Amino acid sequence: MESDTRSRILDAAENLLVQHGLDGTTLRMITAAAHANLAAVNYHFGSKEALIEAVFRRRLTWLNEQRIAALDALETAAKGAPLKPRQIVESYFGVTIRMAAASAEGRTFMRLLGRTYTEPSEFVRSFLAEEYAEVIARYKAAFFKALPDVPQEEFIWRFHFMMGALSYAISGADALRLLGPIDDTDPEALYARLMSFLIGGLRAPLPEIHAQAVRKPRAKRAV
Amino acid sequence: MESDTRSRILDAAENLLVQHGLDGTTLRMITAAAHANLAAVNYHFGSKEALIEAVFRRRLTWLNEQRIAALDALETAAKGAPLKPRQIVESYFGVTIRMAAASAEGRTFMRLLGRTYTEPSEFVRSFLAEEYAEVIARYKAAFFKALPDVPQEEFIWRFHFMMGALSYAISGADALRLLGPIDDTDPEALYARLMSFLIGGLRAPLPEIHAQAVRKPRAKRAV
DNA sequence: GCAGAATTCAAACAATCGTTTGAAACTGTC
DNA sequence: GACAGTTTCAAACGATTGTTTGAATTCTGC
Repeated sequence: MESDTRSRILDAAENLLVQHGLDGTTLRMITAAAHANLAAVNYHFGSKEALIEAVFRRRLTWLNEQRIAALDALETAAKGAPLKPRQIVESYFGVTIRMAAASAEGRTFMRLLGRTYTEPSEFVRSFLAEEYAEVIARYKAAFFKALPDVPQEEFIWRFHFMMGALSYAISGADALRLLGPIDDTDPEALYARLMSFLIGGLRAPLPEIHAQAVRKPRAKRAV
Repeated sequence: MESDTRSRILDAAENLLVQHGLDGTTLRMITAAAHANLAAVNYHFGSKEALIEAVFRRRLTWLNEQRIAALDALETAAKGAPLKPRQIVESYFGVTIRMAAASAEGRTFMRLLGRTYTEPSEFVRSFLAEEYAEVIARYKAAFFKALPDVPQEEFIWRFHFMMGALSYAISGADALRLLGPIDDTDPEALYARLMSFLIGGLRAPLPEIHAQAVRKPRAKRAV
């Protein structure tokens, strides 16, 4: 059975990490918020880094399993035929937004995750790479099959841009206040907004780099 | 005259901050890389926070002046007529990418900046807000004039998404390795790729939230 | 209700952080 | 070349960090 202290620490850490960052959050802050003793972190997790890894793994493993399950369902229904790009985007980002929409904890975690993609810290990047390896391989394959005419390099960039937009969509309520007053309390609306932006970007005409190869049609659609 | 030590510290700090983050970079690392004494930072800047602020202000003030100048030029040429959305996007993000393209120092700074939008640290957000206030006001006004039919809230979100994509485009060479081997050495190609993605996203049909108000046309274009 | 394992606790650990100090070295001026 | 002002330097400051320790406490199976 999961120790009570252990999960209280995980919850407290999740909340504090998103507020103060990885280095800015101290073990004393975490254990105080969790009503636990300072030594409890090292007892239950071994080290601060291991705790942080546990915070991510607790939800990320499940999240990526959901993404793969969503893709499985689509591919089974398609019976070998290529999927529509829109379906793939919706399944990947839809699962993500849905997790953020489902609960306050999910939202906290997604904000944390959004910030962490650009985290310089080496140990974070290494276990993120491990955690994402399978999901990325599956989705890349599905996209390449769905869009055989789009150069793979181009698509990787676009997927990267999409993840950037997603990251800001979730984590960015703070940075967004720069732009003006905004309502970020409705996950359904956020999902609709983000999805239509992403599909628009994904379907945009290929940049001139590639268009040179197909000079005739003046604006070739990517999709 | 700018002290030699002072600018050596700024350069070293810029490089180290992008590698190790704000908290992960220590004054001892910075002064060692700058071949300066540890106390030099506090002598020339007053504190670590003031140094970080100086690192950002040195390039950010100039960058935002360029953005405003670019918008001024467009508006002068248009003689009171609304600009095309594409022109506005290109002038804002074009100036940004161009700075990254111009030099290795520019690229380093842009990666640092990209990471900092999601920085939790309070003092960073406060001087970023100050530094961006004028630029944001000008570009928001230009966009609202160019797209009177797009709800302002919707546009703010899209601008936010665009900044997310930009952030990843610049800072994300690291996270991008997750997705597969990529060539990020050609700023021209990056500019073309990003711009076509952004315009695609900006021009995407409005999400259903707004579309309900205009039920008849099944896919209303935002632009 | 007792032995043994698991957990909690207060206290201290060494290391590292940003900052301060006061003397030394350098700079340009008369 | 002596002086005042600026800059550099080695050394130390108190505070805070993650981690460890060993005893006290609680839980578990018999």
